[in-house]
Amino acid sequence: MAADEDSGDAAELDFWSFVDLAKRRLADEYGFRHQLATELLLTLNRAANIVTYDLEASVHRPRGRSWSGFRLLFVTWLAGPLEAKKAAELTGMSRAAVSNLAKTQVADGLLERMPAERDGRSVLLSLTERGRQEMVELFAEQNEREYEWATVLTEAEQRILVMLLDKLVTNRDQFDVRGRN
Amino acid sequence: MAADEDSGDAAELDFWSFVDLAKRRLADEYGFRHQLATELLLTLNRAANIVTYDLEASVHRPRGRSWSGFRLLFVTWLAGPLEAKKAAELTGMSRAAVSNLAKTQVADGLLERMPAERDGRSVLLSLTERGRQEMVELFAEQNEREYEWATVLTEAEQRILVMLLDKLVTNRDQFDVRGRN
DNA sequence: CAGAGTTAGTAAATGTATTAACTATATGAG
DNA sequence: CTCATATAGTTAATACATTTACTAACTCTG
Repeated sequence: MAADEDSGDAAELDFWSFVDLAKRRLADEYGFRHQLATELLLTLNRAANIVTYDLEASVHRPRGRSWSGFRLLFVTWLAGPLEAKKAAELTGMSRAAVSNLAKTQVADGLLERMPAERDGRSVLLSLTERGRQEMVELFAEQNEREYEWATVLTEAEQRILVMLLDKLVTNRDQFDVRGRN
Repeated sequence: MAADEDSGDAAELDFWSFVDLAKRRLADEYGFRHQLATELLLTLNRAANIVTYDLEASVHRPRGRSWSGFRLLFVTWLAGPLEAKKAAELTGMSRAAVSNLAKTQVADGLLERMPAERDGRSVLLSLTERGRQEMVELFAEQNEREYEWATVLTEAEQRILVMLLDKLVTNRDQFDVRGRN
Protein backbone atom coordinates (compact mmCIF):
# COMPACT_ATOMS: atom_id res chain seq x y z
CA MET A 1 0.00 0.00 0.00
CA ALA A 2 1.58 3.25 -1.07
CA ALA A 3 2.46 5.72 1.62
CA ASP A 4 -0.12 8.23 0.57
CA GLU A 5 -2.91 5.72 0.65
CA ASP A 6 -2.47 5.63 4.37
CA SER A 7 -4.11 8.59 6.01
CA GLY A 8 -1.54 8.56 8.78
CA ASP A 9 1.08 9.97 6.47
CA ALA A 10 -0.03 13.19 4.86
CA ALA A 11 3.49 14.46 4.35
CA GLU A 12 3.67 13.50 0.70
CA LEU A 13 0.21 14.62 -0.34
CA ASP A 14 -0.36 17.38 -2.79
CA PHE A 15 -3.73 18.73 -3.87
CA TRP A 16 -4.23 16.19 -6.63
CA SER A 17 -3.27 13.16 -4.61
CA PHE A 18 -5.42 14.53 -1.79
CA VAL A 19 -8.41 14.64 -4.18
CA ASP A 20 -7.77 11.00 -5.11
CA LEU A 21 -7.46 10.04 -1.44
CA ALA A 22 -10.65 11.95 -0.63
CA LYS A 23 -12.64 10.22 -3.36
CA ARG A 24 -11.42 6.80 -2.29
CA ARG A 25 -12.02 7.24 1.41
CA LEU A 26 -15.38 8.93 0.99
CA ALA A 27 -16.60 5.97 -1.07
CA ASP A 28 -14.89 3.06 0.67
CA GLU A 29 -15.04 4.11 4.28
CA TYR A 30 -18.09 6.34 4.45
CA GLY A 31 -20.27 5.20 1.58
CA PHE A 32 -20.66 8.57 -0.11
CA ARG A 33 -21.55 7.95 -3.70
CA HIS A 34 -21.07 11.12 -5.66
CA GLN A 35 -17.30 11.10 -6.10
CA LEU A 36 -17.17 12.88 -9.43
CA ALA A 37 -19.34 15.69 -8.05
CA THR A 38 -16.97 16.18 -5.13
CA GLU A 39 -13.97 16.14 -7.41
CA LEU A 40 -15.63 18.63 -9.75
CA LEU A 41 -16.42 21.18 -7.07
CA LEU A 42 -13.08 20.76 -5.28
CA THR A 43 -11.32 21.37 -8.57
CA LEU A 44 -13.53 24.31 -9.54
CA ASN A 45 -12.99 25.98 -6.19
CA ARG A 46 -9.28 25.36 -6.31
CA ALA A 47 -8.77 26.56 -9.86
CA ALA A 48 -10.69 29.78 -9.27
CA ASN A 49 -8.78 30.48 -6.04
CA ILE A 50 -5.39 29.88 -7.67
CA VAL A 51 -6.13 32.12 -10.62
CA THR A 52 -7.76 34.87 -8.57
CA TYR A 53 -4.94 34.90 -6.04
CA ASP A 54 -2.36 35.11 -8.81
CA LEU A 55 -4.14 38.04 -10.49
CA GLU A 56 -4.50 39.84 -7.18
CA ALA A 57 -0.91 39.21 -6.13
CA SER A 58 0.72 40.05 -9.46
CA VAL A 59 -1.47 42.84 -10.85
CA HIS A 60 -3.63 44.46 -8.19
CA ARG A 61 -1.87 44.41 -4.86
CA PRO A 62 1.35 45.89 -6.24
CA ARG A 63 -0.81 48.88 -7.21
CA GLY A 64 -2.33 49.16 -3.79
CA ARG A 65 -5.60 47.72 -5.07
CA SER A 66 -7.59 44.61 -4.36
CA TRP A 67 -9.24 42.05 -6.56
CA SER A 68 -12.67 43.03 -5.31
CA GLY A 69 -11.98 46.69 -5.86
CA PHE A 70 -10.88 45.92 -9.39
CA ARG A 71 -14.08 44.00 -10.13
CA LEU A 72 -16.25 46.91 -9.07
CA LEU A 73 -14.20 49.34 -11.15
CA PHE A 74 -14.32 46.91 -14.08
CA VAL A 75 -18.11 46.68 -14.25
CA THR A 76 -18.46 50.41 -13.67
CA TRP A 77 -15.91 51.15 -16.42
CA LEU A 78 -17.67 49.03 -19.01
CA ALA A 79 -21.34 49.29 -18.03
CA GLY A 80 -21.46 52.58 -16.13
CA PRO A 81 -22.92 54.85 -15.10
CA LEU A 82 -25.00 52.26 -13.33
CA GLU A 83 -26.97 51.80 -10.17
CA ALA A 84 -25.18 50.33 -7.22
CA LYS A 85 -27.64 47.44 -7.08
CA LYS A 86 -26.86 46.64 -10.73
CA ALA A 87 -23.16 46.76 -9.95
CA ALA A 88 -23.85 44.27 -7.15
CA GLU A 89 -25.64 41.96 -9.59
CA LEU A 90 -22.94 42.16 -12.25
CA THR A 91 -20.08 41.59 -9.82
CA GLY A 92 -21.90 38.99 -7.78
CA MET A 93 -21.28 40.91 -4.57
CA SER A 94 -23.79 41.88 -1.92
CA ARG A 95 -25.13 45.45 -1.95
CA ALA A 96 -23.37 46.10 1.31
CA ALA A 97 -20.06 45.02 -0.18
CA VAL A 98 -20.52 47.34 -3.16
CA SER A 99 -21.45 50.18 -0.83
CA ASN A 100 -18.32 49.68 1.26
CA LEU A 101 -15.97 49.29 -1.69
CA ALA A 102 -17.46 52.28 -3.46
CA LYS A 103 -16.95 54.40 -0.38
CA THR A 104 -13.23 53.65 -0.46
CA GLN A 105 -12.96 54.26 -4.18
CA VAL A 106 -14.88 57.52 -4.06
CA ALA A 107 -12.42 58.64 -1.38
CA ASP A 108 -9.54 57.50 -3.63
CA GLY A 109 -10.86 59.57 -6.50
CA LEU A 110 -11.53 56.64 -8.85
CA LEU A 111 -15.32 56.54 -8.62
CA GLU A 112 -18.05 59.06 -8.24
CA ARG A 113 -21.48 58.58 -6.80
CA MET A 114 -24.57 60.57 -7.76
CA PRO A 115 -28.15 60.34 -6.60
CA ALA A 116 -30.27 58.69 -9.28
CA GLU A 117 -32.63 61.02 -11.11
CA ARG A 118 -35.87 59.20 -10.66
CA ASP A 119 -35.46 57.04 -7.59
CA GLY A 120 -34.43 58.78 -4.40
CA ARG A 121 -33.24 55.54 -2.93
CA SER A 122 -30.69 54.80 -5.68
CA VAL A 123 -27.19 55.98 -6.37
CA LEU A 124 -25.42 55.90 -9.73
CA LEU A 125 -21.78 54.93 -9.87
CA SER A 126 -19.39 56.08 -12.56
CA LEU A 127 -15.67 56.32 -13.03
CA THR A 128 -13.88 59.63 -12.73
CA GLU A 129 -11.47 60.65 -15.46
CA ARG A 130 -8.65 59.46 -13.24
CA GLY A 131 -10.48 56.21 -12.66
CA ARG A 132 -10.80 55.65 -16.40
CA GLN A 133 -7.09 56.26 -16.95
CA GLU A 134 -6.22 53.93 -14.11
CA MET A 135 -8.46 51.21 -15.54
CA VAL A 136 -6.86 51.42 -18.98
CA GLU A 137 -3.38 51.00 -17.52
CA LEU A 138 -4.41 48.37 -15.03
CA PHE A 139 -6.41 46.35 -17.51
CA ALA A 140 -3.53 46.30 -19.97
CA GLU A 141 -1.56 44.37 -17.38
CA GLN A 142 -4.52 42.29 -16.26
CA ASN A 143 -5.37 41.28 -19.82
CA GLU A 144 -1.84 40.07 -20.53
CA ARG A 145 -1.92 38.00 -17.37
CA GLU A 146 -5.35 36.63 -18.29
CA TYR A 147 -3.87 35.65 -21.64
CA GLU A 148 -0.97 33.83 -19.98
CA TRP A 149 -3.44 31.81 -17.97
CA ALA A 150 -5.85 31.12 -20.80
CA THR A 151 -3.24 29.94 -23.30
CA VAL A 152 -2.33 27.04 -21.08
CA LEU A 153 -5.38 25.67 -22.92
CA THR A 154 -5.95 25.55 -26.67
CA GLU A 155 -8.57 27.93 -28.03
CA ALA A 156 -10.98 25.04 -28.53
CA GLU A 157 -10.44 23.95 -24.93
CA GLN A 158 -11.01 27.51 -23.71
CA ARG A 159 -14.32 27.65 -25.55
CA ILE A 160 -15.40 24.31 -24.17
CA LEU A 161 -14.45 25.36 -20.65
CA VAL A 162 -16.45 28.59 -20.94
CA MET A 163 -19.40 26.67 -22.34
CA LEU A 164 -19.34 24.11 -19.54
CA LEU A 165 -18.98 26.73 -16.81
CA ASP A 166 -21.85 28.68 -18.37
CA LYS A 167 -23.97 25.56 -18.43
CA LEU A 168 -23.09 24.73 -14.83
CA VAL A 169 -24.39 28.01 -13.49
CA THR A 170 -27.16 28.96 -15.88
CA ASN A 171 -29.16 25.77 -15.38
CA ARG A 172 -29.95 26.82 -11.89
CA ASP A 173 -33.70 26.58 -12.30
CA GLN A 174 -33.39 22.88 -11.70
CA PHE A 175 -33.11 23.47 -8.02
CA ASP A 176 -33.36 26.32 -5.59
CA VAL A 177 -29.87 27.80 -5.64
CA ARG A 178 -29.14 30.06 -2.72
CA GLY A 179 -28.02 33.40 -4.14
CA ARG A 180 -27.05 36.74 -2.68
CA ASN A 181 -29.49 39.60 -2.07
CA MET B 1 -28.58 49.57 -31.78
CA ALA B 2 -30.07 47.50 -29.00
CA ALA B 3 -30.54 49.17 -25.67
CA ASP B 4 -27.94 47.10 -23.92
CA GLU B 5 -25.29 47.89 -26.49
CA ASP B 6 -25.33 51.41 -25.19
CA SER B 7 -23.31 51.69 -22.03
CA GLY B 8 -25.57 54.45 -20.77
CA ASP B 9 -28.30 51.99 -20.07
CA ALA B 10 -27.14 49.24 -17.77
CA ALA B 11 -30.60 48.55 -16.43
CA GLU B 12 -31.21 45.52 -18.60
CA LEU B 13 -27.80 43.91 -18.28
CA ASP B 14 -27.29 40.58 -16.64
CA PHE B 15 -23.98 38.84 -16.11
CA TRP B 16 -23.97 37.18 -19.52
CA SER B 17 -24.88 40.22 -21.49
CA PHE B 18 -22.38 42.18 -19.43
CA VAL B 19 -19.65 39.72 -20.47
CA ASP B 20 -20.63 40.25 -24.12
CA LEU B 21 -20.61 44.02 -23.67
CA ALA B 22 -17.25 43.84 -21.92
CA LYS B 23 -15.67 41.80 -24.70
CA ARG B 24 -17.00 44.14 -27.36
CA ARG B 25 -16.00 47.38 -25.70
CA LEU B 26 -12.59 46.11 -24.60
CA ALA B 27 -11.80 45.21 -28.21
CA ASP B 28 -13.51 48.01 -30.13
CA GLU B 29 -12.94 50.97 -27.87
CA TYR B 30 -9.73 50.09 -26.03
CA GLY B 31 -7.93 47.70 -28.35
CA PHE B 32 -7.51 44.88 -25.85
CA ARG B 33 -7.07 41.71 -27.80
CA HIS B 34 -7.50 38.77 -25.50
CA GLN B 35 -11.28 38.63 -25.33
CA LEU B 36 -11.63 34.90 -24.85
CA ALA B 37 -9.14 35.00 -21.98
CA THR B 38 -11.18 37.70 -20.23
CA GLU B 39 -14.39 35.79 -20.80
CA LEU B 40 -12.81 32.60 -19.48
CA LEU B 41 -11.57 34.09 -16.24
CA LEU B 42 -14.74 36.15 -15.65
CA THR B 43 -16.78 32.99 -16.08
CA LEU B 44 -14.49 30.85 -13.93
CA ASN B 45 -14.56 33.39 -11.12
CA ARG B 46 -18.31 33.77 -11.38
CA ALA B 47 -19.09 30.07 -11.48
CA ALA B 48 -16.91 29.31 -8.49
CA ASN B 49 -18.43 32.17 -6.48
CA ILE B 50 -22.00 31.11 -7.28
CA VAL B 51 -21.40 27.50 -6.33
CA THR B 52 -19.39 28.29 -3.22
CA TYR B 53 -21.95 30.80 -1.99
CA ASP B 54 -24.77 28.33 -2.51
CA LEU B 55 -22.96 25.58 -0.59
CA GLU B 56 -22.14 27.96 2.23
CA ALA B 57 -25.64 29.41 2.39
CA SER B 58 -27.52 26.13 2.13
CA VAL B 59 -25.30 23.67 4.00
CA HIS B 60 -22.77 25.40 6.23
CA ARG B 61 -24.18 28.64 7.56
CA PRO B 62 -27.41 27.02 8.78
CA ARG B 63 -25.15 24.87 10.97
CA GLY B 64 -23.29 27.86 12.28
CA ARG B 65 -20.27 26.98 10.19
CA SER B 66 -18.42 28.65 7.34
CA TRP B 67 -17.21 27.43 4.00
CA SER B 68 -13.60 27.98 5.01
CA GLY B 69 -14.11 26.17 8.29
CA PHE B 70 -15.59 23.25 6.41
CA ARG B 71 -12.64 23.07 4.04
CA LEU B 72 -10.17 22.84 6.91
CA LEU B 73 -12.24 20.15 8.64
CA PHE B 74 -12.57 18.29 5.32
CA VAL B 75 -8.83 17.99 4.66
CA THR B 76 -8.17 17.15 8.30
CA TRP B 77 -10.92 14.49 8.26
CA LEU B 78 -9.57 12.72 5.18
CA ALA B 79 -5.81 13.31 5.41
CA GLY B 80 -5.28 13.86 9.12
CA PRO B 81 -3.57 13.91 11.46
CA LEU B 82 -1.52 16.36 9.48
CA GLU B 83 0.74 19.34 10.00
CA ALA B 84 -0.87 22.74 9.86
CA LYS B 85 1.37 23.76 6.96
CA LYS B 86 0.20 20.71 4.99
CA ALA B 87 -3.39 21.63 5.77
CA ALA B 88 -2.61 25.09 4.39
CA GLU B 89 -1.24 23.53 1.19
CA LEU B 90 -4.17 21.17 0.69
CA THR B 91 -6.82 23.81 1.34
CA GLY B 92 -4.99 26.54 -0.54
CA MET B 93 -5.14 28.87 2.44
CA SER B 94 -2.33 30.81 4.04
CA ARG B 95 -0.76 29.39 7.21
CA ALA B 96 -2.14 32.32 9.15
CA ALA B 97 -5.66 31.54 7.93
CA VAL B 98 -5.32 27.90 8.99
CA SER B 99 -3.97 28.98 12.38
CA ASN B 100 -6.92 31.31 12.94
CA LEU B 101 -9.57 28.86 11.78
CA ALA B 102 -8.04 26.03 13.77
CA LYS B 103 -8.10 28.17 16.89
CA THR B 104 -11.86 28.59 16.55
CA GLN B 105 -12.44 24.93 15.83
CA VAL B 106 -10.29 23.72 18.70
CA ALA B 107 -12.40 25.95 20.93
CA ASP B 108 -15.56 24.47 19.37
CA GLY B 109 -14.37 20.96 20.13
CA LEU B 110 -14.16 19.80 16.52
CA LEU B 111 -10.37 19.82 16.10
CA GLU B 112 -7.45 19.08 18.30
CA ARG B 113 -3.93 20.36 18.03
CA MET B 114 -0.82 18.55 19.24
CA PRO B 115 2.85 19.45 19.06
CA ALA B 116 4.57 17.40 16.36
CA GLU B 117 6.89 14.72 17.64
CA ARG B 118 10.03 15.56 15.75
CA ASP B 119 9.78 19.22 14.89
CA GLY B 120 9.23 21.62 17.74
CA ARG B 121 7.90 24.24 15.39
CA SER B 122 5.06 22.13 13.99
CA VAL B 123 1.61 21.31 15.20
CA LEU B 124 -0.50 18.35 14.11
CA LEU B 125 -4.19 18.83 13.51
CA SER B 126 -6.75 16.06 13.87
CA LEU B 127 -10.47 15.77 14.30
CA THR B 128 -11.97 14.96 17.66
CA GLU B 129 -14.58 12.21 17.87
CA ARG B 130 -17.22 14.89 17.83
CA GLY B 131 -15.59 16.50 14.84
CA ARG B 132 -15.67 13.20 12.95
CA GLN B 133 -19.37 12.72 13.71
CA GLU B 134 -20.12 16.25 12.63
CA MET B 135 -18.22 15.77 9.36
CA VAL B 136 -20.13 12.61 8.49
CA GLU B 137 -23.48 14.34 8.98
CA LEU B 138 -22.40 17.54 7.32
CA PHE B 139 -20.79 15.85 4.35
CA ALA B 140 -23.90 13.77 3.73
CA GLU B 141 -25.73 17.02 3.05
CA GLN B 142 -22.84 18.63 1.22
CA ASN B 143 -22.42 15.62 -1.08
CA GLU B 144 -26.09 15.65 -2.07
CA ARG B 145 -25.84 19.35 -2.87
CA GLU B 146 -22.62 18.77 -4.85
CA TYR B 147 -24.50 16.12 -6.80
CA GLU B 148 -27.35 18.52 -7.59
CA TRP B 149 -24.83 20.97 -8.99
CA ALA B 150 -22.78 18.42 -10.90
CA THR B 151 -25.72 16.72 -12.62
CA VAL B 152 -26.59 19.91 -14.40
CA LEU B 153 -23.84 18.50 -16.66
CA THR B 154 -23.66 15.03 -18.17
CA GLU B 155 -21.04 12.72 -16.73
CA ALA B 156 -18.88 13.17 -19.81
CA GLU B 157 -19.13 16.94 -19.48
CA GLN B 158 -18.20 16.72 -15.80
CA ARG B 159 -15.08 14.73 -16.66
CA ILE B 160 -14.11 17.16 -19.39
CA LEU B 161 -14.63 20.11 -17.04
CA VAL B 162 -12.45 18.52 -14.36
CA MET B 163 -9.79 17.72 -16.95
CA LEU B 164 -9.76 21.27 -18.32
CA LEU B 165 -9.66 22.85 -14.86
CA ASP B 166 -6.83 20.51 -13.88
CA LYS B 167 -4.95 21.45 -17.01
CA LEU B 168 -5.53 25.15 -16.42
CA VAL B 169 -3.86 25.11 -13.03
CA THR B 170 -1.28 22.36 -13.28
CA ASN B 171 0.53 23.83 -16.25
CA ARG B 172 1.77 26.63 -14.12
CA ASP B 173 5.42 26.11 -14.92
CA GLN B 174 4.89 28.08 -18.08
CA PHE B 175 5.05 31.27 -16.14
CA ASP B 176 5.73 32.42 -12.63
CA VAL B 177 2.35 32.07 -10.93
CA ARG B 178 2.09 34.00 -7.72
CA GLY B 179 1.05 31.53 -5.01
CA ARG B 180 0.51 31.76 -1.29
CA ASN B 181 3.16 31.12 1.34
C1' DC C 1 -55.17 59.41 -0.07
C1' DA C 2 -53.51 56.42 3.59
C1' DG C 3 -51.16 52.65 4.89
C1' DA C 4 -48.93 48.20 4.29
C1' DG C 5 -45.38 46.02 2.05
C1' DT C 6 -41.23 46.24 -0.68
C1' DT C 7 -36.85 48.04 -2.10
C1' DA C 8 -32.09 50.67 -2.01
C1' DG C 9 -28.34 51.94 0.50
C1' DT C 10 -25.71 52.28 4.67
C1' DA C 11 -23.77 51.21 9.28
C1' DA C 12 -22.57 47.87 12.64
C1' DA C 13 -21.19 43.44 14.19
C1' DT C 14 -18.79 39.47 13.06
C1' DG C 15 -15.98 36.23 10.49
C1' DT C 16 -12.48 35.37 6.80
C1' DA C 17 -8.37 36.70 4.18
C1' DT C 18 -3.94 38.84 3.58
C1' DT C 19 0.95 40.32 4.86
C1' DA C 20 4.34 41.75 8.20
C1' DA C 21 6.50 41.06 12.37
C1' DC C 22 7.73 38.22 15.84
C1' DT C 23 9.33 33.98 18.55
C1' DA C 24 10.92 29.44 18.58
C1' DT C 25 13.03 25.76 16.25
C1' DA C 26 15.69 23.48 12.59
C1' DT C 27 19.44 23.16 9.24
C1' DG C 28 23.74 23.56 7.21
C1' DA C 29 28.26 25.73 6.35
C1' DG C 30 32.60 26.82 8.12
C1' DC D 1 30.42 23.93 17.97
C1' DT D 2 28.89 28.46 16.41
C1' DC D 3 26.34 31.27 13.76
C1' DA D 4 23.73 32.63 9.73
C1' DT D 5 19.80 31.44 7.36
C1' DA D 6 15.48 29.24 6.79
C1' DT D 7 11.12 27.52 8.45
C1' DA D 8 6.57 26.88 11.35
C1' DG D 9 3.14 28.98 13.74
C1' DT D 10 0.96 32.86 15.86
C1' DT D 11 -0.50 37.59 16.48
C1' DA D 12 -1.71 42.13 14.92
C1' DA D 13 -3.22 45.31 11.56
C1' DT D 14 -5.96 45.90 7.70
C1' DA D 15 -9.24 44.89 3.94
C1' DC D 16 -13.11 42.22 2.33
C1' DA D 17 -17.39 39.47 3.01
C1' DT D 18 -21.63 38.39 5.23
C1' DT D 19 -26.19 39.32 7.65
C1' DT D 20 -29.03 42.22 10.41
C1' DA D 21 -31.10 46.38 11.46
C1' DC D 22 -32.19 50.69 10.23
C1' DT D 23 -33.77 54.84 7.45
C1' DA D 24 -35.65 56.71 3.42
C1' DA D 25 -38.10 56.17 -0.71
C1' DC D 26 -41.24 53.70 -3.79
C1' DT D 27 -45.32 50.92 -5.12
C1' DC D 28 -49.69 49.10 -4.88
C1' DT D 29 -54.14 48.07 -2.78
C1' DG D 30 -58.36 49.34 -0.72
